[in-house]
Amino acid sequence: MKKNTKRIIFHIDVNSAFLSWEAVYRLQQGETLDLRTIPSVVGGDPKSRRGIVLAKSIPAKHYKIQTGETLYAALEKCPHLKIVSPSYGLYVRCSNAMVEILKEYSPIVQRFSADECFLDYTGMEPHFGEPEAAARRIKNHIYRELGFTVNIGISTNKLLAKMASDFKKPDQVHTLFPWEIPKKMWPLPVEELFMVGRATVPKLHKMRIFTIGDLANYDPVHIRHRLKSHGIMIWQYANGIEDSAVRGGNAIEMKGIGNSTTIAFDVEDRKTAHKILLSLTETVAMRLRDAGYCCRLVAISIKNSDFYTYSHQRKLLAATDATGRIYQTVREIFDEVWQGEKIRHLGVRVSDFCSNEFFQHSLFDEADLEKTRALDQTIDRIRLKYGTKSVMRASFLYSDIKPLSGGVGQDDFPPMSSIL
DNA sequence: TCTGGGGTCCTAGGACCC
DNA sequence: TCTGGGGTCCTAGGACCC
Repeated sequence: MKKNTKRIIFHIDVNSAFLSWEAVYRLQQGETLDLRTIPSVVGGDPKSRRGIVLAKSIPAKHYKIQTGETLYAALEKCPHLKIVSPSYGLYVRCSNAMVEILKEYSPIVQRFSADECFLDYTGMEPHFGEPEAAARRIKNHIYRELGFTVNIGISTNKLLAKMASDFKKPDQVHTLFPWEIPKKMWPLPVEELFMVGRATVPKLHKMRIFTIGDLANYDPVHIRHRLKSHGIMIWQYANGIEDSAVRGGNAIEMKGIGNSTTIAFDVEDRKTAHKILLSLTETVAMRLRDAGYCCRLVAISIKNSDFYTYSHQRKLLAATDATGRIYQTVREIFDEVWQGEKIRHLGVRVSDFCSNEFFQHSLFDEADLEKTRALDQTIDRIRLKYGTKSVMRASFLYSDIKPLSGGVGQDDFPPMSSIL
Protein backbone atom coordinates (compact mmCIF):
# COMPACT_ATOMS: atom_id res chain seq x y z
CA MET A 1 0.00 0.00 0.00
CA LYS A 2 1.36 3.37 -1.04
CA LYS A 3 1.37 6.03 1.59
CA ASN A 4 -0.63 9.23 1.17
CA THR A 5 -3.06 7.47 -1.12
CA LYS A 6 -6.61 7.98 0.01
CA ARG A 7 -8.21 4.61 -0.17
CA ILE A 8 -11.90 3.94 -0.74
CA ILE A 9 -13.08 0.78 0.97
CA PHE A 10 -16.52 -0.83 0.80
CA HIS A 11 -17.90 -3.30 3.33
CA ILE A 12 -20.75 -5.40 1.98
CA ASP A 13 -22.97 -7.13 4.55
CA VAL A 14 -25.89 -9.39 3.64
CA ASN A 15 -29.01 -8.47 5.65
CA SER A 16 -30.01 -11.43 7.91
CA ALA A 17 -27.94 -13.66 5.64
CA PHE A 18 -29.11 -17.22 6.37
CA LEU A 19 -32.71 -16.14 6.65
CA SER A 20 -32.65 -14.05 3.47
CA TRP A 21 -31.06 -16.88 1.54
CA GLU A 22 -33.66 -19.35 2.78
CA ALA A 23 -36.41 -16.90 1.87
CA VAL A 24 -35.13 -16.35 -1.66
CA TYR A 25 -34.65 -20.05 -2.26
CA ARG A 26 -38.15 -20.89 -1.08
CA LEU A 27 -39.66 -18.21 -3.29
CA GLN A 28 -37.75 -19.64 -6.23
CA GLN A 29 -39.16 -23.06 -5.37
CA GLY A 30 -42.65 -21.69 -5.78
CA GLU A 31 -43.54 -20.84 -2.21
CA THR A 32 -45.62 -17.69 -1.97
CA LEU A 33 -44.74 -16.74 1.58
CA ASP A 34 -41.62 -14.61 2.00
CA LEU A 35 -39.94 -15.57 5.29
CA ARG A 36 -38.52 -12.07 5.54
CA THR A 37 -41.99 -10.61 5.95
CA ILE A 38 -43.07 -12.72 8.94
CA PRO A 39 -41.52 -13.53 12.34
CA SER A 40 -39.19 -16.36 11.34
CA VAL A 41 -35.80 -17.83 12.19
CA VAL A 42 -33.30 -20.29 10.81
CA GLY A 43 -32.58 -22.67 13.65
CA GLY A 44 -30.93 -25.99 14.43
CA ASP A 45 -32.78 -29.11 15.49
CA PRO A 46 -33.51 -29.33 19.23
CA LYS A 47 -33.74 -33.12 18.95
CA SER A 48 -30.06 -33.25 18.07
CA ARG A 49 -29.42 -30.59 20.74
CA ARG A 50 -28.60 -27.88 18.22
CA GLY A 51 -31.72 -25.87 18.93
CA ILE A 52 -30.51 -22.29 18.72
CA VAL A 53 -31.41 -19.30 16.55
CA LEU A 54 -28.90 -18.95 13.71
CA ALA A 55 -30.61 -16.03 11.94
CA LYS A 56 -33.81 -14.04 12.38
CA SER A 57 -36.11 -11.97 10.21
CA ILE A 58 -36.72 -8.31 10.98
CA PRO A 59 -40.28 -9.04 12.23
CA ALA A 60 -38.76 -11.68 14.55
CA LYS A 61 -36.35 -9.04 15.80
CA HIS A 62 -39.33 -6.98 16.91
CA TYR A 63 -40.16 -9.78 19.33
CA LYS A 64 -36.67 -9.30 20.83
CA ILE A 65 -35.54 -12.63 19.50
CA GLN A 66 -31.76 -12.81 19.48
CA THR A 67 -29.27 -14.79 17.46
CA GLY A 68 -27.80 -17.57 19.58
CA GLU A 69 -30.68 -17.98 21.99
CA THR A 70 -32.56 -21.26 22.27
CA LEU A 71 -35.55 -21.94 20.05
CA TYR A 72 -37.37 -22.70 23.27
CA ALA A 73 -36.80 -19.14 24.49
CA ALA A 74 -37.61 -17.71 21.07
CA LEU A 75 -40.93 -19.56 20.97
CA GLU A 76 -41.82 -18.17 24.37
CA LYS A 77 -41.39 -14.68 23.00
CA CYS A 78 -43.30 -15.47 19.82
CA PRO A 79 -45.43 -18.66 19.85
CA HIS A 80 -46.31 -18.47 16.15
CA LEU A 81 -42.65 -18.08 15.13
CA LYS A 82 -41.82 -19.87 11.88
CA ILE A 83 -38.70 -22.01 12.25
CA VAL A 84 -36.79 -23.41 9.29
CA SER A 85 -33.75 -25.70 9.22
CA PRO A 86 -30.43 -24.46 7.86
CA SER A 87 -29.17 -25.59 4.46
CA TYR A 88 -25.50 -24.79 4.50
CA GLY A 89 -24.85 -25.85 0.92
CA LEU A 90 -27.29 -23.21 -0.27
CA TYR A 91 -25.54 -20.54 1.79
CA VAL A 92 -22.19 -21.42 0.25
CA ARG A 93 -23.68 -21.02 -3.22
CA CYS A 94 -25.30 -17.68 -2.36
CA SER A 95 -22.10 -16.43 -0.81
CA ASN A 96 -20.02 -17.44 -3.83
CA ALA A 97 -22.49 -15.88 -6.23
CA MET A 98 -22.28 -12.57 -4.38
CA VAL A 99 -18.47 -12.61 -4.46
CA GLU A 100 -18.57 -13.15 -8.22
CA ILE A 101 -20.72 -10.06 -8.68
CA LEU A 102 -18.45 -8.00 -6.42
CA LYS A 103 -15.43 -8.97 -8.48
CA GLU A 104 -17.00 -7.22 -11.46
CA TYR A 105 -16.48 -3.94 -9.61
CA SER A 106 -12.94 -4.39 -8.29
CA PRO A 107 -10.22 -7.03 -8.57
CA ILE A 108 -9.58 -6.70 -4.83
CA VAL A 109 -12.37 -8.43 -2.92
CA GLN A 110 -11.81 -10.04 0.49
CA ARG A 111 -14.27 -12.56 1.83
CA PHE A 112 -14.54 -11.81 5.53
CA SER A 113 -17.17 -14.40 6.34
CA ALA A 114 -19.98 -16.15 4.48
CA ASP A 115 -22.01 -12.95 4.40
CA GLU A 116 -19.45 -10.16 4.58
CA CYS A 117 -16.89 -8.88 2.10
CA PHE A 118 -14.50 -5.99 1.79
CA LEU A 119 -13.97 -4.41 -1.59
CA ASP A 120 -11.16 -1.98 -2.41
CA TYR A 121 -12.72 0.64 -4.66
CA THR A 122 -9.60 2.81 -4.82
CA GLY A 123 -8.97 3.93 -8.38
CA MET A 124 -12.20 2.49 -9.74
CA GLU A 125 -14.10 5.81 -10.07
CA PRO A 126 -13.39 6.14 -13.79
CA HIS A 127 -15.20 2.86 -14.35
CA PHE A 128 -18.19 3.03 -12.03
CA GLY A 129 -18.39 6.60 -10.80
CA GLU A 130 -18.46 8.15 -7.35
CA PRO A 131 -18.27 5.70 -4.43
CA GLU A 132 -21.83 6.19 -3.21
CA ALA A 133 -23.29 5.82 -6.67
CA ALA A 134 -21.18 2.72 -7.27
CA ALA A 135 -22.22 1.19 -3.97
CA ARG A 136 -25.88 1.68 -4.78
CA ARG A 137 -25.28 0.13 -8.16
CA ILE A 138 -23.61 -2.92 -6.58
CA LYS A 139 -26.38 -3.25 -4.01
CA ASN A 140 -29.07 -3.14 -6.70
CA HIS A 141 -27.12 -5.48 -8.93
CA ILE A 142 -27.01 -8.10 -6.17
CA TYR A 143 -30.70 -7.69 -5.47
CA ARG A 144 -31.68 -7.88 -9.12
CA GLU A 145 -29.60 -10.95 -9.84
CA LEU A 146 -29.71 -12.86 -6.55
CA GLY A 147 -32.84 -11.58 -4.83
CA PHE A 148 -31.41 -10.56 -1.46
CA THR A 149 -30.53 -7.19 0.02
CA VAL A 150 -27.22 -5.97 1.40
CA ASN A 151 -25.93 -3.00 3.33
CA ILE A 152 -22.80 -1.32 2.04
CA GLY A 153 -20.55 0.83 4.21
CA ILE A 154 -18.07 3.21 2.62
CA SER A 155 -14.96 4.77 4.13
CA THR A 156 -11.20 5.06 3.88
CA ASN A 157 -10.40 1.91 5.83
CA LYS A 158 -11.93 -1.46 6.61
CA LEU A 159 -12.87 -0.71 10.21
CA LEU A 160 -14.88 2.41 9.37
CA ALA A 161 -16.49 0.77 6.34
CA LYS A 162 -17.58 -2.12 8.53
CA MET A 163 -18.99 0.18 11.20
CA ALA A 164 -20.87 2.07 8.46
CA SER A 165 -22.52 -1.03 7.02
CA ASP A 166 -23.95 -1.67 10.48
CA PHE A 167 -25.97 1.54 10.51
CA LYS A 168 -29.66 1.45 9.57
CA LYS A 169 -30.76 -1.72 7.78
CA PRO A 170 -31.78 -3.20 5.40
CA ASP A 171 -30.87 -2.34 1.80
CA GLN A 172 -28.87 0.80 2.61
CA VAL A 173 -25.63 2.51 1.65
CA HIS A 174 -23.88 4.52 4.38
CA THR A 175 -20.64 6.47 4.58
CA LEU A 176 -18.44 6.91 7.62
CA PHE A 177 -15.54 9.07 6.53
CA PRO A 178 -13.00 10.17 9.15
CA TRP A 179 -14.59 13.62 9.49
CA GLU A 180 -17.95 11.99 10.21
CA ILE A 181 -16.66 9.95 13.15
CA PRO A 182 -17.67 12.32 15.98
CA LYS A 183 -21.18 12.70 14.61
CA LYS A 184 -21.95 9.20 13.36
CA MET A 185 -19.86 6.82 15.48
CA TRP A 186 -18.99 8.42 18.80
CA PRO A 187 -22.56 8.60 20.13
CA LEU A 188 -22.98 4.81 19.78
CA PRO A 189 -22.76 2.56 22.85
CA VAL A 190 -19.24 1.20 23.20
CA GLU A 191 -20.37 -2.41 22.83
CA GLU A 192 -21.22 -1.69 19.19
CA LEU A 193 -17.57 -1.11 18.36
CA PHE A 194 -15.92 -3.96 16.47
CA MET A 195 -13.84 -6.10 18.88
CA VAL A 196 -15.56 -4.88 22.02
CA GLY A 197 -17.26 -8.00 23.30
CA ARG A 198 -18.94 -9.48 26.34
CA ALA A 199 -15.87 -9.55 28.57
CA THR A 200 -14.60 -6.08 27.71
CA VAL A 201 -17.85 -4.13 28.17
CA PRO A 202 -17.99 -4.40 32.00
CA LYS A 203 -14.33 -3.41 32.25
CA LEU A 204 -15.00 -0.32 30.15
CA HIS A 205 -18.12 0.54 32.10
CA LYS A 206 -16.11 0.38 35.30
CA MET A 207 -13.84 3.00 33.77
CA ARG A 208 -16.90 5.19 33.05
CA ILE A 209 -16.63 4.49 29.34
CA PHE A 210 -20.10 4.05 27.87
CA THR A 211 -19.93 5.34 24.31
CA ILE A 212 -17.42 4.89 21.53
CA GLY A 213 -16.66 8.58 21.96
CA ASP A 214 -15.85 8.06 25.64
CA LEU A 215 -13.31 5.41 24.60
CA ALA A 216 -11.87 7.51 21.78
CA ASN A 217 -11.20 10.42 24.12
CA TYR A 218 -9.84 8.37 27.03
CA ASP A 219 -6.15 8.43 27.91
CA PRO A 220 -4.59 5.61 25.87
CA VAL A 221 -1.90 5.08 28.51
CA HIS A 222 -4.61 4.18 31.01
CA ILE A 223 -6.33 1.93 28.50
CA ARG A 224 -3.12 0.07 27.80
CA HIS A 225 -2.46 -0.33 31.49
CA ARG A 226 -5.81 -2.02 32.07
CA LEU A 227 -6.52 -3.81 28.81
CA LYS A 228 -3.06 -4.45 27.36
CA SER A 229 -2.66 -4.59 23.60
CA HIS A 230 -6.35 -5.26 23.07
CA GLY A 231 -7.07 -1.95 24.81
CA ILE A 232 -4.84 -0.02 22.44
CA MET A 233 -6.48 -1.69 19.48
CA ILE A 234 -10.02 -0.76 20.46
CA TRP A 235 -8.88 2.76 21.39
CA GLN A 236 -7.48 3.11 17.87
CA TYR A 237 -10.68 1.71 16.40
CA ALA A 238 -12.74 4.21 18.39
CA ASN A 239 -10.65 6.91 16.74
CA GLY A 240 -11.04 5.37 13.31
CA ILE A 241 -7.39 4.32 13.14
CA GLU A 242 -6.90 1.13 11.10
CA ASP A 243 -4.90 0.57 7.94
CA SER A 244 -4.87 -3.12 7.02
CA ALA A 245 -5.08 -3.96 3.35
CA VAL A 246 -8.05 -5.57 1.65
CA ARG A 247 -6.52 -8.93 0.93
CA GLY A 248 -7.89 -10.14 -2.35
CA GLY A 249 -7.32 -13.33 -4.26
CA ASN A 250 -5.73 -16.18 -2.38
CA ALA A 251 -3.71 -13.92 -0.16
CA ILE A 252 -5.24 -15.36 2.98
CA GLU A 253 -3.52 -18.48 4.15
CA MET A 254 -5.31 -20.65 6.63
CA LYS A 255 -3.83 -21.08 10.08
CA GLY A 256 -5.91 -24.01 11.25
CA ILE A 257 -8.61 -26.42 10.17
CA GLY A 258 -11.08 -27.85 12.64
CA ASN A 259 -14.42 -29.55 12.89
CA SER A 260 -16.56 -30.18 15.91
CA THR A 261 -19.97 -31.57 16.63
CA THR A 262 -22.59 -31.62 19.31
CA ILE A 263 -23.75 -35.19 19.75
CA ALA A 264 -27.48 -35.91 19.94
CA PHE A 265 -26.87 -37.97 23.11
CA ASP A 266 -24.32 -37.89 25.92
CA VAL A 267 -21.33 -40.08 25.15
CA GLU A 268 -20.28 -42.16 28.10
CA ASP A 269 -17.94 -44.78 26.66
CA ARG A 270 -14.53 -44.52 25.09
CA LYS A 271 -15.40 -46.56 22.02
CA THR A 272 -18.22 -44.28 20.92
CA ALA A 273 -16.09 -41.22 21.62
CA HIS A 274 -13.34 -42.67 19.44
CA LYS A 275 -15.79 -43.30 16.62
CA ILE A 276 -17.00 -39.71 16.66
CA LEU A 277 -13.44 -38.46 16.79
CA LEU A 278 -12.66 -40.63 13.76
CA SER A 279 -15.56 -39.19 11.80
CA LEU A 280 -14.38 -35.68 12.64
CA THR A 281 -10.80 -36.56 11.76
CA GLU A 282 -11.92 -37.85 8.35
CA THR A 283 -13.44 -34.46 7.55
CA VAL A 284 -10.55 -32.44 8.95
CA ALA A 285 -7.88 -34.51 7.18
CA MET A 286 -9.72 -34.33 3.88
CA ARG A 287 -9.95 -30.55 4.12
CA LEU A 288 -6.27 -30.43 5.08
CA ARG A 289 -5.26 -32.37 1.96
CA ASP A 290 -7.59 -30.29 -0.18
CA ALA A 291 -5.82 -27.16 1.06
CA GLY A 292 -2.47 -28.69 0.16
CA TYR A 293 -1.07 -28.64 3.67
CA CYS A 294 0.48 -30.96 6.20
CA CYS A 295 0.03 -30.21 9.88
CA ARG A 296 2.41 -30.37 12.82
CA LEU A 297 -0.09 -29.81 15.61
CA VAL A 298 -3.16 -31.86 16.50
CA ALA A 299 -5.72 -30.80 19.09
CA ILE A 300 -8.97 -32.13 20.49
CA SER A 301 -11.61 -30.40 22.54
CA ILE A 302 -14.25 -31.82 24.83
CA LYS A 303 -17.42 -30.16 26.12
CA ASN A 304 -18.97 -32.22 28.85
CA SER A 305 -22.59 -32.37 29.93
CA ASP A 306 -21.94 -29.50 32.37
CA PHE A 307 -20.96 -27.33 29.38
CA TYR A 308 -17.40 -27.19 30.63
CA THR A 309 -14.96 -27.17 27.73
CA TYR A 310 -11.33 -28.19 27.81
CA SER A 311 -8.74 -29.11 25.26
CA HIS A 312 -5.52 -30.97 24.74
CA GLN A 313 -2.97 -30.76 21.96
CA ARG A 314 0.21 -32.39 20.81
CA LYS A 315 3.03 -31.29 18.60
CA LEU A 316 4.00 -33.97 16.08
CA LEU A 317 7.56 -35.03 15.40
CA ALA A 318 6.88 -35.00 11.66
CA ALA A 319 4.28 -33.11 9.65
CA THR A 320 1.52 -35.22 8.13
CA ASP A 321 -1.72 -35.08 6.17
CA ALA A 322 -2.60 -38.74 6.65
CA THR A 323 -5.99 -39.48 8.18
CA GLY A 324 -4.57 -42.50 10.02
CA ARG A 325 -1.66 -40.64 11.53
CA ILE A 326 -3.80 -37.76 12.69
CA TYR A 327 -6.43 -40.08 14.13
CA GLN A 328 -3.82 -42.04 16.07
CA THR A 329 -2.72 -38.82 17.76
CA VAL A 330 -6.30 -37.70 18.31
CA ARG A 331 -7.10 -40.94 20.09
CA GLU A 332 -3.99 -40.78 22.26
CA ILE A 333 -4.51 -37.22 23.43
CA PHE A 334 -8.22 -37.83 24.04
CA ASP A 335 -7.41 -40.81 26.23
CA GLU A 336 -4.86 -38.73 28.13
CA VAL A 337 -7.34 -36.13 29.33
CA TRP A 338 -10.80 -37.65 29.35
CA GLN A 339 -11.90 -38.42 32.89
CA GLY A 340 -14.86 -40.59 31.96
CA GLU A 341 -17.54 -37.95 32.43
CA LYS A 342 -20.47 -37.52 30.02
CA ILE A 343 -19.54 -35.83 26.77
CA ARG A 344 -21.81 -33.47 24.86
CA HIS A 345 -19.52 -32.12 22.17
CA LEU A 346 -16.23 -33.19 20.57
CA GLY A 347 -13.82 -31.32 18.31
CA VAL A 348 -10.71 -32.07 16.26
CA ARG A 349 -8.41 -29.37 14.98
CA VAL A 350 -5.09 -29.29 13.13
CA SER A 351 -2.71 -26.37 12.72
CA ASP A 352 0.94 -25.37 12.36
CA PHE A 353 0.90 -25.99 8.64
CA CYS A 354 3.58 -26.53 6.08
CA SER A 355 3.25 -27.28 2.39
CA ASN A 356 2.65 -30.91 1.49
CA GLU A 357 4.63 -30.64 -1.75
CA PHE A 358 7.76 -32.04 -0.23
CA PHE A 359 6.02 -35.28 0.55
CA GLN A 360 4.86 -35.83 -2.99
CA HIS A 361 8.36 -36.93 -3.98
CA SER A 362 9.66 -37.76 -0.57
CA LEU A 363 12.56 -39.99 0.23
CA PHE A 364 10.90 -41.14 3.38
CA ASP A 365 11.96 -44.58 4.28
CA GLU A 366 8.74 -45.50 5.96
CA ALA A 367 7.41 -48.08 3.58
CA ASP A 368 3.70 -47.47 4.03
CA LEU A 369 3.78 -43.73 3.78
CA GLU A 370 3.45 -43.48 0.03
CA LYS A 371 0.72 -46.09 -0.01
CA THR A 372 -1.16 -44.34 2.76
CA ARG A 373 -1.04 -41.08 0.90
CA ALA A 374 -2.24 -42.69 -2.29
CA LEU A 375 -5.12 -44.33 -0.46
CA ASP A 376 -6.18 -41.11 1.26
CA GLN A 377 -6.10 -39.27 -2.04
CA THR A 378 -8.08 -41.94 -3.84
CA ILE A 379 -10.78 -41.93 -1.19
CA ASP A 380 -10.94 -38.13 -1.36
CA ARG A 381 -11.52 -38.29 -5.09
CA ILE A 382 -14.21 -40.96 -4.86
CA ARG A 383 -16.03 -39.03 -2.14
CA LEU A 384 -15.81 -35.85 -4.16
CA LYS A 385 -17.29 -37.56 -7.19
CA TYR A 386 -19.84 -39.92 -5.67
CA GLY A 387 -20.63 -38.38 -2.31
CA THR A 388 -19.45 -38.78 1.24
CA LYS A 389 -21.24 -42.05 1.77
CA SER A 390 -19.63 -43.79 -1.19
CA VAL A 391 -16.65 -44.86 0.87
CA MET A 392 -16.96 -45.42 4.58
CA ARG A 393 -15.18 -47.27 7.30
CA ALA A 394 -16.75 -50.55 8.33
CA SER A 395 -16.91 -49.37 11.93
CA PHE A 396 -19.66 -46.93 10.95
CA LEU A 397 -21.78 -49.53 9.15
CA TYR A 398 -24.15 -50.45 11.91
CA SER A 399 -23.85 -47.33 14.01
CA ASP A 400 -25.88 -44.15 14.21
CA ILE A 401 -22.77 -42.08 13.86
CA LYS A 402 -22.14 -40.42 10.54
CA PRO A 403 -18.92 -41.56 8.83
CA LEU A 404 -17.91 -37.96 8.31
CA SER A 405 -18.99 -35.18 10.57
CA GLY A 406 -18.52 -31.50 11.08
CA GLY A 407 -20.09 -28.24 10.09
CA VAL A 408 -21.94 -28.55 6.90
CA GLY A 409 -24.49 -31.01 8.11
CA GLN A 410 -26.70 -33.00 5.80
CA ASP A 411 -25.55 -31.49 2.55
CA ASP A 412 -23.95 -34.26 0.68
CA PHE A 413 -20.70 -32.72 -0.35
CA PRO A 414 -19.84 -29.11 0.31
CA PRO A 415 -17.24 -27.30 -1.76
CA MET A 416 -14.05 -28.09 0.08
CA SER A 417 -12.62 -24.62 -0.05
CA SER A 418 -15.74 -23.13 1.45
CA ILE A 419 -15.40 -21.19 4.61
CA LEU A 420 -18.53 -22.62 6.09
C1' DT B 1 -34.92 -33.23 24.76
C1' DC B 2 -32.61 -25.72 26.59
C1' DT B 3 -27.62 -23.61 25.25
C1' DG B 4 -23.90 -24.34 17.19
C1' DG B 5 -19.79 -24.43 14.52
C1' DG B 6 -16.15 -22.17 12.05
C1' DG B 7 -12.21 -19.37 12.85
C1' DT B 8 -7.93 -15.82 14.72
C1' DC B 9 -5.09 -13.76 18.10
C1' DC B 10 -3.20 -12.99 22.76
C1' DT B 11 -1.49 -14.18 27.43
C1' DA B 12 0.68 -16.71 30.91
C1' DG B 13 3.27 -20.33 32.99
C1' DG B 14 6.58 -24.07 32.79
C1' DA B 15 10.46 -26.46 30.53
C1' DC B 16 14.71 -25.97 28.71
C1' DC B 17 18.94 -23.85 26.98
C1' DC B 18 22.72 -20.59 27.14
C1' DT C 1 26.95 -21.89 49.52
C1' DC C 2 24.90 -17.86 47.28
C1' DT C 3 22.52 -15.91 43.17
C1' DG C 4 20.70 -14.54 37.70
C1' DG C 5 18.25 -13.53 33.45
C1' DG C 6 17.02 -13.72 28.56
C1' DG C 7 15.08 -16.29 24.77
C1' DT C 8 12.35 -19.90 22.66
C1' DC C 9 9.15 -23.59 22.56
C1' DC C 10 5.10 -25.84 24.17
C1' DT C 11 0.57 -26.00 26.20
C1' DA C 12 -3.96 -24.41 28.10
C1' DG C 13 -7.30 -21.15 28.20
C1' DG C 14 -9.70 -16.95 27.12
C1' DA C 15 -11.50 -13.20 24.16
C1' DC C 16 -13.19 -11.87 20.02
C1' DC C 17 -15.39 -12.31 15.33
C1' DC C 18 -19.15 -14.19 12.00
